[in-house]
Amino acid sequence: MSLQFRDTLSGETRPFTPLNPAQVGVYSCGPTIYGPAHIGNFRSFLFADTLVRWLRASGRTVRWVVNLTDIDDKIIRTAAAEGIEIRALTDRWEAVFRADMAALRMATPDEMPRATEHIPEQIALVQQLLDKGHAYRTEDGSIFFKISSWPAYGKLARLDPEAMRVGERVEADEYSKDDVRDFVLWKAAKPGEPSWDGPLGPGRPGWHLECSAMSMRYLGESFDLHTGGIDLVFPHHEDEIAQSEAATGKPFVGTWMHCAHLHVSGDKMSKSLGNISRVSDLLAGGAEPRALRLALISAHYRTNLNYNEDSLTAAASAIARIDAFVAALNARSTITTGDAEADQRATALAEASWSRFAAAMDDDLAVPEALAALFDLVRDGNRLLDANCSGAGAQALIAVLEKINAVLAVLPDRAVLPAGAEALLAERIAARAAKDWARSDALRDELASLGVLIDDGRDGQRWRRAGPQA
RNA sequence: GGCGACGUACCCAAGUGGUCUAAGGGGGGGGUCUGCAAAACCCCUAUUCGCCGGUUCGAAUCCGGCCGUCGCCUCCA
Repeated sequence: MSLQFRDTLSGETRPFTPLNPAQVGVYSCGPTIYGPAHIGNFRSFLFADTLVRWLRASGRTVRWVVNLTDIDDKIIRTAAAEGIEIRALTDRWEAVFRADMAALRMATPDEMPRATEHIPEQIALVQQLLDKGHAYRTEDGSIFFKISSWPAYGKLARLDPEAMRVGERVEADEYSKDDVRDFVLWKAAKPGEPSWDGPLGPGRPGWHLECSAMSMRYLGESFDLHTGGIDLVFPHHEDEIAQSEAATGKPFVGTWMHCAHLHVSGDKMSKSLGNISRVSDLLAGGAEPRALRLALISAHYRTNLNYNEDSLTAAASAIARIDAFVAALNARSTITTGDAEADQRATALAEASWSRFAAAMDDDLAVPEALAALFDLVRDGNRLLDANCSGAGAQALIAVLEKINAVLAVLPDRAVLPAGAEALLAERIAARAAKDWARSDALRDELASLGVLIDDGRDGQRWRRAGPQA
């Protein structure tokens, strides 16, 4: 099967054909950096990460852009409430976001543009829309997109523009406009708010504008893939399409991919329910980052994911299973003798596992099936270790695990022993050779207190790290 | 009210017309191996897929109704 994705706009799952095979462009709507990201946010960012990793693992060159929204009402309010400069606030939360990303093993995006650093691009886009009659200026100097000038408006969200006249919640918007459906491109400057001068007059960009301007800046006026949470379909992405295509006259995005929400014990995560789990808090509380990553990618991206207090421990157990397997393979990998048939089967298992994994990922990123392939590989590989495969067989399995890990990023890092552990391990080997079981057991306990777990097996003593790894 | 998604074992979660007496992970029970422990392996833990009808030779998968949960309808990953 060739690579295929579900596209929100067409509603179809269809083969993926890059506009430019030399470079696939991916734009992911990133965070508003005024506070800590929660696990729901990261579910969608990890979905984008998985997408990019798979595109690369399957041989494509990718340029990945994740924006940082560093100017909006919430940021202005938060900075004012804390009595600090906006830049100080957004710098602080950008750093936290980057730390969370790294901890969860997200690939580093090629670009992480900030809205406030791309004001000229945004102004130019608004200028184009004004020139083409798709935007208008109101009395206070704000500029709105004229939805009546864009018949395709509503096609992404499948909303009827006419129906949107009803149930209007205009009062929340402090800016006057001709039509309640119109959305703001440029907000006229207000006292106490940051603003930028230029041909549009003093003001600041509306929320949707940055994504159009920055995606086109880094990926071109038309690009391949645009991702985000399902809640961004409307109005954010609908508005992006309208303002981008109205300005350029070209198709904006080839494939729109949206990630379903994460629920906590069946409820939406919300402040009122007090069930918000923040990534930094979980990590600070000792959560194994790989377990959190696994928990957040384990459901298919288009279905709701139920997260509860057991999710993390369940994922941590699954991670421990992988770790034990890797430790056993590493121990076996230096053994030169073994059962030749088991080695042949190891080679076959490695090939079959990769085929199954790749087919799953090609099918609209079927991560659950890909994980099933991984865990079946773990079980069957353990059988082959029991069947006495040699180091060659173990190495074949290690090689395929590394290929899979380039996509899922759940394998242990090359483990580093804590200070003093090396000597204890050596001493324990000697104690066991002398059948001094009491000493051997005491050393095992001592190593455990250092976070080093010991497994005794046919290949001798092997160790792995317990708990979160820095 | 409009549009849309979903309801699979104790928990998480695939499967969307026959290979399903339903994948994978976690948890639980039993066993093998082992100085012990751990790890690993083996067996068991949904003859059933919210409920009721219908279509079909055949349905968890299609259709209709009902019940329940959730999302969007200009804050939102």
